[in-house]
Amino acid sequence: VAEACMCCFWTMDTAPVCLDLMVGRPMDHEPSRARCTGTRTEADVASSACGRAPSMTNDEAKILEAKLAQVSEENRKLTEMIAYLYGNQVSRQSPDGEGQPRASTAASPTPPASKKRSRDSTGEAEHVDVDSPLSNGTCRRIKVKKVCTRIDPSDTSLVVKDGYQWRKYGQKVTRDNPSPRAYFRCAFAPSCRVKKKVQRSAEDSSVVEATYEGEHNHPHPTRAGELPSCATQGGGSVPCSISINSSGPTITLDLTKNGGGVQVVDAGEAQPDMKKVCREVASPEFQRALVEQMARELTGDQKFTDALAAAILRKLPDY
DNA sequence: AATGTTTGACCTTGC
DNA sequence: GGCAAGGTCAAACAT
Repeated sequence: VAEACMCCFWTMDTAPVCLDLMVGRPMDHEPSRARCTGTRTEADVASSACGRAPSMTNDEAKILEAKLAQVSEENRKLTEMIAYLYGNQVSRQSPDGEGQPRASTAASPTPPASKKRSRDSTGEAEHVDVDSPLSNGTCRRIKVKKVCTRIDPSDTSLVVKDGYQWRKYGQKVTRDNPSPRAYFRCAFAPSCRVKKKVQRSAEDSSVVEATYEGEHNHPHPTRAGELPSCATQGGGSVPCSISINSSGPTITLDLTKNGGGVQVVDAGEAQPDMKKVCREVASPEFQRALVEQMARELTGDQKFTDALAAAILRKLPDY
């Protein structure tokens, strides 16, 4: 089973990768055997084993079954560990304000009624389409996010500022919209395969729709480079930011930051007591307590420490 | 010279 | 196979 499939796992650039971990079997067994069909089941493996040993006794079959169960369990644990690591990476590296838990990983291929929320006083609106799997049911999956931004109608540049560096590689006039659609690639990292399409809304020319395909495999350029004032001043800083909206303050833990820091993004519309909360939250005492609490939570999670140890070991040369 | 943009041609995909 | 539309390439051009 282990030899068959630790596959159907996604790399950062969304291409499927076959991870043949070869758990529970000697390295020199049938190296040329076909692998990674994507649909291979335990029954397939069992039947192929039967094919090789037609005269198998009941005892042998039971032993094989027990081994199968054991290896299945090992596979399950490994899969969980990889998924856990991958999930953390994805949530840290999502573009521009992502990182919240996904609402659903089994979204319909046809975009459902997207969420729409007011973002700030500029009239910006955001549509989020979560996980658009391919219709063929293969293991390839590309995250698609749509962002609508209100801009000056006289501005024809089709530039949506999101903090990332983009390189334009094409422009096309589409059938259903008189305004051209611009195609951008992420220019920050050559290996980053995120793409962005920008086009004015057909209904409202003052609105541009930016569609992001894929996820960045690098930190946010502005966030990675920034050193918040409280971090540079030597105070006990926390890798998180606080944003406030009508529904209350949101504390975002950003593990991609070097040092990080607490920033009150917008307290203009906050209630007076909310401002007080913000001051308390931004205080060194609170930050220290927050760090300690986070450390306790993380180190107390056996899954996390196991995954972290495995990740560190993988980074060691010649491991 | 290096880097980014423009734009016509070409490729891919679905019908 | 033909067609249409979207997506990408790459030479020319601009900065």
